[in-house]
Amino acid sequence: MLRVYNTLTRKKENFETIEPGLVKMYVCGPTVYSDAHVGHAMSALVFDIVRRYLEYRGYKVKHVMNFTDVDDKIIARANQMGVDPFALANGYIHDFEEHLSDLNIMPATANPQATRTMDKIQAMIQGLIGKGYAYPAANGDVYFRVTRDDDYGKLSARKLDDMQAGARIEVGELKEHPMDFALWKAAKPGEPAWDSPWGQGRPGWHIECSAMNLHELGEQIDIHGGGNDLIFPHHENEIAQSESFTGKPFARYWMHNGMLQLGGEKMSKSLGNLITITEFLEKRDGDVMRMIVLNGNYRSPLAFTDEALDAAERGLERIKSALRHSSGQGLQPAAPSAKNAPADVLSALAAQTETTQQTFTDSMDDDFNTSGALAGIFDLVRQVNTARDAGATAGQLAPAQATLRELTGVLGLRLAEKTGSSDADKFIALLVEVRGEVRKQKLWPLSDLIRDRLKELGVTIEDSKDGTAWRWS
RNA sequence: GGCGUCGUGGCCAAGUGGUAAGGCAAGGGUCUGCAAAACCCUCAUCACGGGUUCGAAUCCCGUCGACGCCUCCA
Repeated sequence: MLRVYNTLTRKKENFETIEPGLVKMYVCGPTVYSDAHVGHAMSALVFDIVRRYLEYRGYKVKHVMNFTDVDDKIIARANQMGVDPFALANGYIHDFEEHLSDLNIMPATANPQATRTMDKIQAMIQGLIGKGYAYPAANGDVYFRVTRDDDYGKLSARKLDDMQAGARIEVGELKEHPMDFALWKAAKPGEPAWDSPWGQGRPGWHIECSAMNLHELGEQIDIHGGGNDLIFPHHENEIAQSESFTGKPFARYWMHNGMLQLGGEKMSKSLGNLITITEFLEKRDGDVMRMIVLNGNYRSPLAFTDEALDAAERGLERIKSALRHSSGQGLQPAAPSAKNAPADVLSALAAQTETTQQTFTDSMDDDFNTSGALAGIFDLVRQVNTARDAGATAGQLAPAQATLRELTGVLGLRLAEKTGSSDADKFIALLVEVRGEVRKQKLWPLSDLIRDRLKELGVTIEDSKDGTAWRWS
């Protein structure tokens, strides 16, 4: 039984979908006004892993991730750069989609944008006004009336009274209550604007997600996700809007990922302590980013340090070591020495394969416990390597390796071996062959020179009893 | 100040009542001409102080500390 931690109840709950076999999942995407950073990547990775596991468990997943493509910051940035705000936003959307692909994140089934959902947004605002949950202000803004919503604050576990006490919000005559928030913002001169019953303007931030949910997934959804910095006010307001509009419970499970920490603080655009995804991928493989996420708990803060990244990288190497054998990609085989492994080694391998499979499912079923799942995977890695060392043939290793491939695949790891050009491969093979002859003559300084120089060129050589294997590294 | 999450070995991190998974690093060993890789061995009593219990990292209370939200934010 899959169990999921629900922010709304602060408990792990049994996972039951509204429609059998189908999961409707909405994840808040970025506001596209600047380069995305690795914190955005973390969020996307977390929910990619959730999705992959749900699909592995046999669910069909409708996965929607939006782009907020009109808001104050986009407009400000575009004005500052002297470009069209829509062009700016679309450029960043394009970049983001490329990043997702680089990180092996599956494309969502739909990527709605605020600017393309305008009629739905307006219809929803109209509906809310009609039901008394919202009111137009004198200046053309439309606000949500929080006092009308009995359980406002339930997601973030705070009460209206408490918030008011600490609020530093100008009360302004426009709002009835300081916590009332904008559904529609009247346009100022020079701002992009749409016609509406309340005059020229654009949607507030929260309403777009409610409208997109309704349009893409319906009145009720299974999973609503995003970073935990969105719990308040964004998701709180979404619930308020959606439930006031439909009169039905909105999302069954609210899932929130923890924040990436850089230097002990949350990585964010406003603090400026960020590493962009582009910068990251210049130095490390996308698998490394995924691995560091998998190693931790998705709900906890994640310390983003070079040390942790190095550890993730080494761990990946270890998993790859178990996947290699005579036919591995990029690995030139040593002569297979397989003489059949002892029976007890093979039965241990078969047993571990089954255990790992079980551990994987048990762990992932427990609120996507990826580090527990990884532990099981590493146990199998060890057993595969042990069996190989004991002389197992490729055929004997194959089932265990297939399981490794499958499970790491569910986690979204690519585990690709590096490759060079096939032209280069031929010359390297020749060089390795020559070095083999040199070694037969025990000309160690020369053979070591070849090994060292190849290493510098990104080719790793490993000698064994059966010959020499090499691969790009 | 209010609300929330959390505090496990050098680092990252599982584990929510029965005597601490896994990864990285480190030390020792096997293999190797040497190396690399792999494999084997070693390495914690769970922030602190009380309490409940036959028994607690795991439940309760308190203290200290960290982080997040309360304003845009994945």
